[in-house]
Amino acid sequence: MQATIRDVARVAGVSIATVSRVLHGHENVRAGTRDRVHAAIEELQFRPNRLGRSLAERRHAANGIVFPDLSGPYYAEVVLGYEAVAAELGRSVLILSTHGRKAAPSMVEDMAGRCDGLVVLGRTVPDDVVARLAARGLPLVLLARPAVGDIDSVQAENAGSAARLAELVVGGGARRIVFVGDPDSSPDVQERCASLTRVAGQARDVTLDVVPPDGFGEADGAALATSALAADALADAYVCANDELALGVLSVLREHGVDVPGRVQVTGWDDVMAARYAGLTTVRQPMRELGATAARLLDERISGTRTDPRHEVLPTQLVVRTSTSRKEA
Amino acid sequence: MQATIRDVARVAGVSIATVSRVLHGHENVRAGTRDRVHAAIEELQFRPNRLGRSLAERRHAANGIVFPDLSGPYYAEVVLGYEAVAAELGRSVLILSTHGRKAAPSMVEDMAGRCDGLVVLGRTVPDDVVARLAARGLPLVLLARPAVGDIDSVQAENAGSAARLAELVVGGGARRIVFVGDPDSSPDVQERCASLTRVAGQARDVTLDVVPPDGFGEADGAALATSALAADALADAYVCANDELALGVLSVLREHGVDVPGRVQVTGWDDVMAARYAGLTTVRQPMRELGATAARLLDERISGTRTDPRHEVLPTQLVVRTSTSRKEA
DNA sequence: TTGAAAGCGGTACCAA
DNA sequence: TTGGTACCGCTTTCAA
Repeated sequence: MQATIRDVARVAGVSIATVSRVLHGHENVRAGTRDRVHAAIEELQFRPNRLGRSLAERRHAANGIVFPDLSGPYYAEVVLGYEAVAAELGRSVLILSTHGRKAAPSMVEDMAGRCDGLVVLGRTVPDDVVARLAARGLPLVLLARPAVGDIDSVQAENAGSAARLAELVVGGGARRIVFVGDPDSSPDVQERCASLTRVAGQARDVTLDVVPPDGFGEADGAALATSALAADALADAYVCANDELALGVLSVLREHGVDVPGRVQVTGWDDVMAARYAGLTTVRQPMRELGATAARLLDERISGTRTDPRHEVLPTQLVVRTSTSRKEA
Repeated sequence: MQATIRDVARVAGVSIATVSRVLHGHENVRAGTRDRVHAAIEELQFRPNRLGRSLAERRHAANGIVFPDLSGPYYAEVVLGYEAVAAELGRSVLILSTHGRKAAPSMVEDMAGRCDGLVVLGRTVPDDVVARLAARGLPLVLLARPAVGDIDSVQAENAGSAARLAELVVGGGARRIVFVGDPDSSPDVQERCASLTRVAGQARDVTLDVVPPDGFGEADGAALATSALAADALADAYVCANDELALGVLSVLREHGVDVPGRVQVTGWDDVMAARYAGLTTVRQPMRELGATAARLLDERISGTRTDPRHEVLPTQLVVRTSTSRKEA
């Protein structure tokens, strides 16, 4: 069995209070006593039990991050940035993926009970759950989710890049544009769609249809393109909510010999690795930095370094490749 | 402040023992009493404190997974498979990325103190650390790391696919082969390299050089290809330790107008999404399933359902695309 | 400089 | 069917 602080105390011939002091490098311990304690710790291979410590200290030295899902490069990069900073700050990281489960709120509450603070992504849990956690005094950071009250938030810029994307395809000659994505799926998608709608509405002769795919993967984009082809109802441009969808669309069009970008233009969002190889025009967002920033904001709240709310918006960048036409001068 | 079990007991006019019984749906509680307790719980918004509970139960209902690093699609998929199963089993998930830090052993030990069991990937921590954890009685599963004693392990098949890869490029006409990867970086890479060496050694007139890149990313593969080009010392085939390296090599070769696969063949490993768009021949390994399997094995150990060691080897699959020549009949 | 002891928030055994 | 209480392993205050 694992040795406890009492075992150490007994072996060293001191009280557990003294052992605790030595453990924390407290001043007022005579050198000789300290040495005896250290020897006992060494001998027993003692490591303080985290539960006992956390219970007494009333802190976990851990924080969590809640995802809607973990598939795809986007989330992977976000965790990466998050974990790196959290580890640097000496905090353990818990992850939870809700998958739209009904039990999500309860899973999040359970996780909250293991952490000193939480990062919540997009539409993982209803607002009232977030509000309840916040009310309980738990430090929170919303990631890729619009600010709620004075809870910290981090998001990537959406509207501006979406607008530039719209101008790009319209400039490339597109009249009938389809937005491939479900605005209800996430605040990010909603913002992109809204911005697109706005720009399209201002342009002459341009129509925009919003077509929600079944999911967010390549297969879903491919299915959508396949049925458009079958119905002989190809749009001039497919502006997709993420790169996977766009890659699916692109693959099907190319397989069927459709001229891209001559006849149809395609764009994605995220700039995942495959986008570069597929020549996909897209919007790069600083995924790793999103996670890292969230981790930092959260830490400031947990440590109490900062009390005023912060709402960070990280810049995104249009990456033009061969799946869209450049307007010629 | 958060209500405790004692608050509930007071409000319901019962003892904390009774509250605990109600909490666990114990039989021997009169219906009326149970209702009063439930009412109190509701009124106080009581949720049992995880620390108190874990301390008393001497279990965490959580388990961890240790990565060398979290970048790239491989690890992302592994966590995904792991988290999904763990969540299904009602356990929280802690992740830790060691990044080759010197403090890794201590970070892992800290994590071990928060979990009922741990999955350890590849070469994240030295064998003696693993041995110590195992000796302490902590359930462990080694992932992509050769079996150590009777600790459970999960890995993907390496040698067979590596051999088929070697035969493929040799069949395609390659004589001078370069393995791009550092065998010391991970057991997986080591196995692949060893198998390749064996096959190459058996073929007539075939030489194999092992060239360790600086890292594991596209940039590292690109750098390697660039210097080979500059030295006018292109091999006939670059068999790379992972897809990112291969994609880097491939990009540089294509940019410089080198005929692939005519003059040079290139292969990767993992079959990440970008590989398909780049036409990269590679080996697909069931990344998600690796994580899922590890989670299941670990759970069996934690719950004590199984006590005999298991060593799973999941099958891999050669995926031939256009970066290698097919031997013509 | 050191120790005794009261928590931290639960679980579960033993009596009543 | 219920309550009292001894832990679980540590931190920290108060006295000595």
